[in-house]
Amino acid sequence: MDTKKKILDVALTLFSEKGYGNVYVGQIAEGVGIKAPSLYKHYKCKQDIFNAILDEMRERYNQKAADLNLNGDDILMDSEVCKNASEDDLVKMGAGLFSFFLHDEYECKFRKMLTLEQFSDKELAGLFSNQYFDEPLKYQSGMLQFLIMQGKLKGDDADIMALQFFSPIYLLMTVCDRQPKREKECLQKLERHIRQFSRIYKGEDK
Amino acid sequence: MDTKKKILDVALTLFSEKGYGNVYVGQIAEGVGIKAPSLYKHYKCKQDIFNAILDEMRERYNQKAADLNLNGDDILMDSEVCKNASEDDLVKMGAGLFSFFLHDEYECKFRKMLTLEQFSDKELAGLFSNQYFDEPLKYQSGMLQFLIMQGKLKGDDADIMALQFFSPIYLLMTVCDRQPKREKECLQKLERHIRQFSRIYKGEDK
DNA sequence: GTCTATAAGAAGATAGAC
DNA sequence: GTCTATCTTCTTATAGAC
Repeated sequence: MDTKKKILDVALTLFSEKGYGNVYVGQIAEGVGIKAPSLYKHYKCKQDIFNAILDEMRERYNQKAADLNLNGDDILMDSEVCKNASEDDLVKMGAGLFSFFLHDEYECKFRKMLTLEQFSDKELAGLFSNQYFDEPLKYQSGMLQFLIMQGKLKGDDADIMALQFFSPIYLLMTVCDRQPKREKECLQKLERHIRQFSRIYKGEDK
Repeated sequence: MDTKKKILDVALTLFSEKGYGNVYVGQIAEGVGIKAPSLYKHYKCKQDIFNAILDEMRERYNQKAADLNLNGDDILMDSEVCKNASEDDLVKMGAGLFSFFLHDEYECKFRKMLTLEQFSDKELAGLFSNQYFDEPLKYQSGMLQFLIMQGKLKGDDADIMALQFFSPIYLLMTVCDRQPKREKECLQKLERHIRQFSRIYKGEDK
């Protein structure tokens, strides 16, 4: 097995749990199954391991972005889905996405690691905001804009609608990140949120 | 000046910037203006300083909660305010609260410190969720419930309405916490969010 | 590439003078 | 209560054998 890669895996796991400063090179080595000095044959220093994780992160992100742009109509695709979907389908979609981001090993660890390092320098702060604020909002705003143009939703400010759709989902996810036992409760709130959002912006104010 | 208290101040500042594990006793002492060993006349160990900060945090929180319960009709008071307030007044109130929590020295540092330590143990995770999820939602849900009963707002699920009102505000605050330069942009989004929320739940779907 | 041994230094904490 | 000196342990990182 690729030791160099495994070091990153173990390090990411530990960094996401304790934060960079509370993880020792020896712990990473132990997780990999080697001794600390062997680790320095793969990376020059501890900081290099962290940087390599960030590089991997960016690479995955660019890959995802490229995928989305290749089938550039993906936003439209999704919108068609939403357009033809019942409220139940929307809930299923939302819950599915929520569960994916909550449980996907990489998504989850990257998110926690960035959460712990977000104040340590400006680049990391920017990375965090990009991944968990600007990009999701941009994407969802585009979708909502399309649905509005199709006359499927009412509203004149898709950006704010996206903020109102996304923020509760994100907040519920952070609750689950720190208190996994509350997942069921959060999923229920997520469902109620999506149903209400869907009803409200269809103009069917109950 | 009270050295024991100043140690907590300096430590909180450092912990909120770097996280517990990345702050050294010597740095705290330096900030206070004494040498590290002197610090041990006030606190038994580094962890004790952290615990003392938490104790102070809880004390302040209980004090706030007690204040709210003493004039137990505070929720109702606030609701009266909202009830008679124009959309502009609501925006002003929201922006004021936002700015307070964003800039109040203690609120800001506590929030950042908890953000960095939320995964380090279950008690801190619970504390975080309480302060920045459950309690705000409980309070705002009560207010919204009252406004619904008064016929001022439409809706049948005050909890979810509170989630939809609060989440964007919280999320915008976290953006400012890590990227202070985005405050103006976030304040604008906050205003648009509150205006839209207000309009939507008044049933005046535009 | 992995190991043992070890250097070099940092960090938490204590002893004891003032 | 503050200081200097010091201890101990931990931590990163290197040297060099295998």
